[in-house]
Amino acid sequence: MAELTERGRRTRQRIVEATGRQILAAGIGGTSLDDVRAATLTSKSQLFHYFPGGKAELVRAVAEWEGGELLAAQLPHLEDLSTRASWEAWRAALVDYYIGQGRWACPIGSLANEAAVGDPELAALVADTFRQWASRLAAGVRRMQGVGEVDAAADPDRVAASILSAIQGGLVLSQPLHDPWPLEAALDQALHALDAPAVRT
Amino acid sequence: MAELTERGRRTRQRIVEATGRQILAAGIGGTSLDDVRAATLTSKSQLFHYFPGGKAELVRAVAEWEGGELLAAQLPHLEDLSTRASWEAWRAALVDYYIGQGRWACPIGSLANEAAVGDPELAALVADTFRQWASRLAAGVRRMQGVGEVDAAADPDRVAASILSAIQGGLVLSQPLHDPWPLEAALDQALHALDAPAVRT
DNA sequence: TCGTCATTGGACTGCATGGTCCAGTTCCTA
DNA sequence: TAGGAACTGGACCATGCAGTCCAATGACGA
Repeated sequence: MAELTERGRRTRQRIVEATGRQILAAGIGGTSLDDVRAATLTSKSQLFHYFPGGKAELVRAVAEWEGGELLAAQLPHLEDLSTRASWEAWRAALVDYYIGQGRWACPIGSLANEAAVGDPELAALVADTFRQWASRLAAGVRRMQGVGEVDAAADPDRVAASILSAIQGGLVLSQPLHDPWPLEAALDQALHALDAPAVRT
Repeated sequence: MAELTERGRRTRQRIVEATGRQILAAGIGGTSLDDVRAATLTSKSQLFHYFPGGKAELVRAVAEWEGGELLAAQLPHLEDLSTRASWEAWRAALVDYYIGQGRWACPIGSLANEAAVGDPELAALVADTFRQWASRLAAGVRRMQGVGEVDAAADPDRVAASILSAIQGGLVLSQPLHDPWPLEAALDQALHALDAPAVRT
């Protein structure tokens, strides 16, 4: 695709964002290039001009973009998470991203589900976003342990994975009901791991 | 489709099970009727003979069948869950169903994700399986509360939803890694809700 | 002003797929 | 044992979709 001018970059970005919206609403299979063409007022040739690899490359670009957006939506809290208040602020930002902004599904989680099989490159991108996300959460848990707020015996990586799972699983349940309560219940329960400075049984 | 003879029932069942396997491995979009035809050594006309509604009806039949199988795989523990040991046995059966038998994804969860949009009837079937499942878990939590094993102040429905979320979310993370640890970590963390007879903060 | 390269438009192709149709076979039953 | 209904085989059709091609247009530097 050689060089991109300013106009080119904007067109490309417009395609990526519209495709992301369509995928979130209808899945990869439910997103045809003609849909994208219509939504972006572009032409077939432009799609292949900016994404010579075709639909697969376009979807990968969407995965990268959405991954960045997802993590960005959790800032600045995601980089802090050193106090219970910071965790609560993070939680609020996350729920707003999913529910408040009407997504009702995780752009990355749905990609993980639909395309983990069939496109290893895409799976790697998705896995990488999960990895970055989990490492931030684990770092937050360690900060909580550092100040004695959380049991030092807890494994931060396991706690981070369980919180991430609560988010993804909560969305699976919330989506068909179109009700945020399963997501919030799962998230709250998972965050209780931060409320146990002492050990048990 | 009028009456079904024994042979007819078996052919129909063979189609449902093969379709289920294919959907689990490749998703609905990745499952063509020709795939099913080849895998079952049947013909196009048989598919439409047993499922006049076409692919959509076939997928719905798969959802019903898989829902039943999923709950059945958790028996008899799912109907007990009155002791910590019973919960552990249930957990083991569940992990075996997903990992031990090589599924690496939830048949119902993946349907929920891919088709919740676009087929309200299918979404209703999926939601119903989740409802049945959650109600069994909640009943187990209540039994634990009844014998004083679990804090009576906990909301059994919220605990059940969080456990279900841990399963679904854990699978989302485990699937691309092809490693059961996120599922197990999420499940264990969620089950810790059963280990707190006393209240917190 | 000219040339070149990024950009855009849209017709066209080939193929996979869901779905239809009808003829042939098997099986139950009266 | 005959008739009808359930069952099976596979050719065929229509369509939607990813991907190709080429010509036209716009922008920017020399």
